[in-house]
Amino acid sequence: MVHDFDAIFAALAHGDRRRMLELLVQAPGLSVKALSSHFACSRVMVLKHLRVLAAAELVISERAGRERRLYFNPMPVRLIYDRWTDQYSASWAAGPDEVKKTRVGSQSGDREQKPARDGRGSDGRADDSSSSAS
Amino acid sequence: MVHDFDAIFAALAHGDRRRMLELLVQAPGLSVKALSSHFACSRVMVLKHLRVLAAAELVISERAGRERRLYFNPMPVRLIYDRWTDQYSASWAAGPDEVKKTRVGSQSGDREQKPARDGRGSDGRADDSSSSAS
DNA sequence: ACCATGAGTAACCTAAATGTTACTCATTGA
DNA sequence: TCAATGAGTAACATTTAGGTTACTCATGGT
Repeated sequence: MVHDFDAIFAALAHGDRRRMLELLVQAPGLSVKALSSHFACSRVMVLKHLRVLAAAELVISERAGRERRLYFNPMPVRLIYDRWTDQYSASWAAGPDEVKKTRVGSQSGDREQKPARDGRGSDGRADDSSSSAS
Repeated sequence: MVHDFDAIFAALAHGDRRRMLELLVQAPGLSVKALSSHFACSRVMVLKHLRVLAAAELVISERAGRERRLYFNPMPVRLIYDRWTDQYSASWAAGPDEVKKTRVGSQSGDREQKPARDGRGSDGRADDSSSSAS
């Protein structure tokens, strides 16, 4: 079983699809109809989202009569998790400023978390989304 | 600092953007030009990607003369990592079949990882991407 | 046997994302 | 001082994603 990171990350990029995974963790074996009842979009759109999730192997299903039972497959998420453990655990052990290894003289009040302002003083770029999602 | 999961996952959905983050882990402080040299797309497209990454707070930058120095900010990734640790570590402790808690009599040879075939026998849906990416 | 139901696809439309070229401005180096 | 360089934006075009309605087919229940 080989996982496609492009497919996995693309599948996770939409809030409704992440929500679907959460629902399938809470209630394994949901039908398409039962899953659709949690979303405002059409049943056909839920089917489209499921197709994206299935392509990433995040959801597997089995037919039970006219219904299809849906299950969350954690393996792709685990794959990313393991990779992130390898890649980033060193920087996570350090503090946030560690990201700027060569930075000298960081001053209080610096807006380091925002993209650098350009010389023109224009500041209205890379909008600062502050609401937490999923 | 509040992170937006929609923005973070959307930023990670494109292979080039994930590649940019990897490059910035390997070489903190890269300029836009240096970063652009690793990609086939135009410098302006790299700037657009950086704008998406900055909006998700995955990249922070500081001006150094006419150049902009770019740094990877691991906090948003850590946020997802921590959430996944909470949400999925129980199912990861179990085996893959644990995802089908109510499933009985799983037969060898079953294509369980594929989306269920419909009654028509059509099998050409939810294409089976087998190449590993990122 | 027949109606209801669950599921899947086709066709269509809109919005968002991806990508390019041309131009402008600030900084650096000679 | 001036040319070269790094960076950012505007405008445009194409592709992809998100979403709906209508229709079809298999299965379940009466």
